[in-house]
Amino acid sequence: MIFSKSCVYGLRAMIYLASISREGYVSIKGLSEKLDISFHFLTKILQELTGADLLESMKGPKGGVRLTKSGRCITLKEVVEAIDGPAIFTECVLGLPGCGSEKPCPMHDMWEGTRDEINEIFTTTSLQDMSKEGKAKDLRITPDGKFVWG
Amino acid sequence: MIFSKSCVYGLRAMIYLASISREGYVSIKGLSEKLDISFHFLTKILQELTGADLLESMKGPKGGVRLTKSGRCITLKEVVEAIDGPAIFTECVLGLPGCGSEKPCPMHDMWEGTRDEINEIFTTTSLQDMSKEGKAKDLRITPDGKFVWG
DNA sequence: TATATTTAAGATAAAATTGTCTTAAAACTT
DNA sequence: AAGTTTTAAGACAATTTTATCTTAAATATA
Repeated sequence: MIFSKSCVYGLRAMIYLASISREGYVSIKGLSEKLDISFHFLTKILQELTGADLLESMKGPKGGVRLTKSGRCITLKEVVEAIDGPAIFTECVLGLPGCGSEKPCPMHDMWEGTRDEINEIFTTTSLQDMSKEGKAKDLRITPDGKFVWG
Repeated sequence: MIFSKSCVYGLRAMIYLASISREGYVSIKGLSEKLDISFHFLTKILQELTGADLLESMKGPKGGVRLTKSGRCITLKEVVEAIDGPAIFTECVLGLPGCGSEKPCPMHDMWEGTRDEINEIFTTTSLQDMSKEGKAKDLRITPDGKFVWG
């Protein structure tokens, strides 16, 4: 798995949030049911995203979470970095500490181009891009179901 | 981390093995010391690679492991697949079961190209390519040290 | 044949990740 | 103000990954 499960759950939730109106808050309970993710686990993940200032939250009835910015302005990279950290965009395959152009490992050059491409694509793709994609093609964002919104 | 620690250890060991003569067996003890990997843990990983027919092993004095084929003929993909499985070369980012062109997720199209490129590069790069790279540039394969061989 | 060496295999332990549960704090509703 | 709803936070448990330890089996060597 390229990303941790937490990260995947976070991405699914964020893409969903980008697919609906940003007016008002969305309850995590409802989110967890729609996306079929454990409520408490999802809560923790979304707390990380709140801490990273990608979500804002509100307690109490009518409370929940919502994107801080338009989904158009939030990149996939921001979400991944907030949960899994920047390693996937920066590190070499052999995981040697400080591997870089100054002190490369044998696989450095071979991997560099692909890694840069991953970085590029996650930097230039927004949550809105993904939600539009899902909506337009009616793709699924849940294990069994379809892409869900509204 | 794009690959598991086991997989990274396996890659380091295989690249090292490809960098030395295939005459005779290399003891896992020696390998573990050179590469700075726990002996027992490395043993288990190499057993997987033996099971996958990428290594052959011999017990007793003068025993150890060696590549079954020339490092020129073993691809990085074979090593990764033997340890981490094929997911990285086939699966989509959102980890939805059975995601593919028939039943895609919103991130499917966006990721497909990069995933194919990863598959391509790991399929066409051999252990020998990496060992040559390391030898030629005197690159490191151990956390602190240099590329080690002989 | 006896002994030493080395991988194989499986039990056990430690650490990290994933998942659950409980309580507290905040905000809305009446 | 009281009660309800919801996120926040942290304790706890289960699972997976990583790492260690012990014993068995195979092989070479003397």
